[in-house]
Amino acid sequence: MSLSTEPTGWQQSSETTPELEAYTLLRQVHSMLEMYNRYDLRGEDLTVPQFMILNYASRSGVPLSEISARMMCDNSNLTGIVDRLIAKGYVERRPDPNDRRVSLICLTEAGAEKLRNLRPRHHERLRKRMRSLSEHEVQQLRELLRSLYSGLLAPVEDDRNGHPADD
Amino acid sequence: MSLSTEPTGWQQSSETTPELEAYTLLRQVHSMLEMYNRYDLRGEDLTVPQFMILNYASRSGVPLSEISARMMCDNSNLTGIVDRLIAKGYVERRPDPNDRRVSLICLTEAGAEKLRNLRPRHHERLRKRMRSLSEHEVQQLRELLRSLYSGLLAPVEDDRNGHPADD
DNA sequence: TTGAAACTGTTTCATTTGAAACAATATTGA
DNA sequence: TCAATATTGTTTCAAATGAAACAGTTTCAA
Repeated sequence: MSLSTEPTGWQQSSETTPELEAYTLLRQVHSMLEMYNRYDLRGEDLTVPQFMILNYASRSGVPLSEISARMMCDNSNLTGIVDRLIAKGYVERRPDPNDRRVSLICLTEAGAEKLRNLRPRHHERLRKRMRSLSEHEVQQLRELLRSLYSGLLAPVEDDRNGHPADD
Repeated sequence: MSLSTEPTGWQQSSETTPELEAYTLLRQVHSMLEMYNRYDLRGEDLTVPQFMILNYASRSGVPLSEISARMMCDNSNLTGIVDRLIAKGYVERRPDPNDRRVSLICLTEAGAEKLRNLRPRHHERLRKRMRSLSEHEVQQLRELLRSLYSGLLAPVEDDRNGHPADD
């Protein structure tokens, strides 16, 4: 999709709530930032999820399921992405000597170097893109999201079946 | 992925900024709410993107590209999803008499009924899930996101190549 | 010790997504 | 008018995602 700064043609629906508006905006901001990240990584031989795995891996190795927990996705999602990172030479799989079920995701020297080069620029670009918020507003946003996130982790009372089963 | 309320094993990286923390939390909240939505729609014969299209369609018909603009995705993404909604009988394609390029996405009576039944429950669940924020905090969050979103729509000055080309 | 249960990662399958190329149609400016 | 340009939606391909089933391994309680 091409990014346009033109005013859009459609207007807000009348039947809405502050919660829905906040959620809609959250999705829009998420979508925009994702788009920017994709664009940045375009010339770097990396996709967004590939870069994310690189960020969570380490030279000494991190279990795949620790990475999937931090990325809030299923193990099965990562198998293929790791395969592609291996093909590109940025990570490798090593068996965990202490637990034969575990496979450790290790940054190669090339991967570590890529990350050293990319991460600071990545953070700086994010900082610049959020400049429409003041320092104080960024902290306010962070605290609101932190509080919302904690609330989401706890089951909703007064509403059985209000959340996925914890299997 | 199964949703767990257990404390996670990993800890915050030391090298971080308020902006990065806010963005990470935004991704986490987005991921949680997406997970809840998926779970809710599970028994409703719908996926999240299918439900989203249903919400943007109407009895009188909406051009596909208007829907893709609101969903911030490419037209090509919607072709397949609309096909599946047609197969389920919730939507149909009709040619626009005024512009033969356009195909209007129209809710069928079944689709409209589904929506009448689902939408209020959907909004109510969202409201409950955000109860960890006070009414005032929800509005605060909404305004911060609104402001951030506006800033993201405008190109970043002092940083050419700081945003995808507007082709 | 051993058998049931839990955990880890892979495989498989269907769906979604991103991007490019394309055909059909519309718009515009010379 | 008419040729260049833009828009709309589809097709195609690669990548990512969600969910279920699975094999190998570990844990734990009887």
